[in-house]
Amino acid sequence: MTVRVRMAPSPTGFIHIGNLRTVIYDALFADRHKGTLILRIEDTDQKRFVEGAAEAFCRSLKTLGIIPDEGMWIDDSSKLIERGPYGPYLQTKRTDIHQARAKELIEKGLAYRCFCSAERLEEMRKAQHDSGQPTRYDRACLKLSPEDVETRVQKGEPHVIRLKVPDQGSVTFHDEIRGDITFDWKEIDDQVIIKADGIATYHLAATSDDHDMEITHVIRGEEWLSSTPKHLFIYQAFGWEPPKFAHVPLLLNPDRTKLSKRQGDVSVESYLEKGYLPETLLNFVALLGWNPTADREIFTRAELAEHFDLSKINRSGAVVNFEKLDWLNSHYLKQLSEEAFSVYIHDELAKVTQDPDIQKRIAGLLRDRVAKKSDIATIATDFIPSNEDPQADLIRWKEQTSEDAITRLHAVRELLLIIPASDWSAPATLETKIKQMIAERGWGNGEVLWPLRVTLSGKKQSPPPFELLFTFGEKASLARIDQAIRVLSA
RNA sequence: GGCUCCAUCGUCUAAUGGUUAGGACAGCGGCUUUUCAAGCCGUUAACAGGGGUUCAAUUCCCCUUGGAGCUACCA
Repeated sequence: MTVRVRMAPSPTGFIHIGNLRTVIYDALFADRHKGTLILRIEDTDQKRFVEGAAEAFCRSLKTLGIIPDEGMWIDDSSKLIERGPYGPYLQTKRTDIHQARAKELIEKGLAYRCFCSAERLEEMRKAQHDSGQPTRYDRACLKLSPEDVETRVQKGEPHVIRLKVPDQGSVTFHDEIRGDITFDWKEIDDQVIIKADGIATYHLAATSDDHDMEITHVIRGEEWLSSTPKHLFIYQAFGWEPPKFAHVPLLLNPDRTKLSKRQGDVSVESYLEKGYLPETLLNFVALLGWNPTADREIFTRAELAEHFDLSKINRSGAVVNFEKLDWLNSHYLKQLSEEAFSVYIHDELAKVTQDPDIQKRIAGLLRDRVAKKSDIATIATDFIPSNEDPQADLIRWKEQTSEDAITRLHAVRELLLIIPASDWSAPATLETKIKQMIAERGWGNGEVLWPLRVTLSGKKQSPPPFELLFTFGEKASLARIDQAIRVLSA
């Protein structure tokens, strides 16, 4: 049997990072079993529909390298298209099918029309809640005579269609992650499957489409676990073979509540904007709740796919460890080619300096210091000479006198004036020359390098002096040294 | 409240009916070094509690506690 899995986002806004994880698991599962990855857009909620959300979803998937084999996708101009023999893949375009299915259920006596108003339902639930009862539809409309129902439908009276679930017995189903799970039917509400606007709800639409699209494995968030009996009921009602289910746990805030916007970013787009690389996100999110081998953290997509196993997914929710995300990203940043890295830092670096020459020199030094885009400007500033005078008491190393510091700086100054321009081409050559001079004079490194570094940076903590000389260039470096000597002489 | 799911270091996780309970991030310490960063080395830290089953339980079962999800004409 060929594996067919679907990603089924609803176009209601950004992609939640938890949603991304399900999508990654879909993709890894398809990879692993050489199956088909399908993208179906579940747009049945017209009220929450956000224009452009489906397109944005596709674009983000594309940058993450998750490309469906079938279903909805975008063309080069970011317009929605669809491919594949099981269409339409835009759910509302399947409304006719859903409605026919609902009618079939009514005919089978497994669903019924309900004319209750929102107000009545609300009152009913409030009464049930107040008396400590579970809130469930009281089946008032089930008592309506067929004739009565018929005339009200003829009159065009707004109504919904509800599932008529059994009121006794129980269902047991197997979850690929959690094992067997049992629910009593009496706990299951008569779910609305067709809304008053004629559009199916998730429960009918997803099950019907999953069947029509021959989906073999439904991988979805844990929030769907308790509605699975309703879905099973629908499969059973039509005599369909249900797919296998895998309910993946939720992602959590540091306080262990469901990951929410309030406590940090949850949208994939915002992580991408912050400069987390696609490979970082893929690697990191895949490992939230699952690990192919315990002693490794870095995996390529292919390696993840090779080991992917639904039954090995953890059953408990996972708190997102943002420090680890940063660590992973700095790892992947170090893997980037020089060209790719300079593209990565370009916009942020431009905020600090426009000079392409200086940009180029700083670029190489940023590698070890950057974990994400927001780090770039702050760190790059260290490599740009400041106009402020360095503080004399900061320049002097330990018990050093101003005179001694001046002598050391003068020596560096003289050296910088006589070395060939080629020595300025890398921090390393500057280091060699300066250390050589220090040795010749019989000085210690600290007594020269500390004053030199503070002179250049003006700070107690900064990058090494050689890197600063290198990025500042001869003119600015000498100017800083002169400035420091002035301050020390005062 | 009801139903369902879940429970190993602070966090992500591994393993196991008998182990010094392993790895990673963070933390701490050291090396390197003129400081910071990076790198390298080392280190602190966990089986939620109580009952069983068993020669033996972190592992299997039950209960408690705690957490989460669902309880919509949202997905």
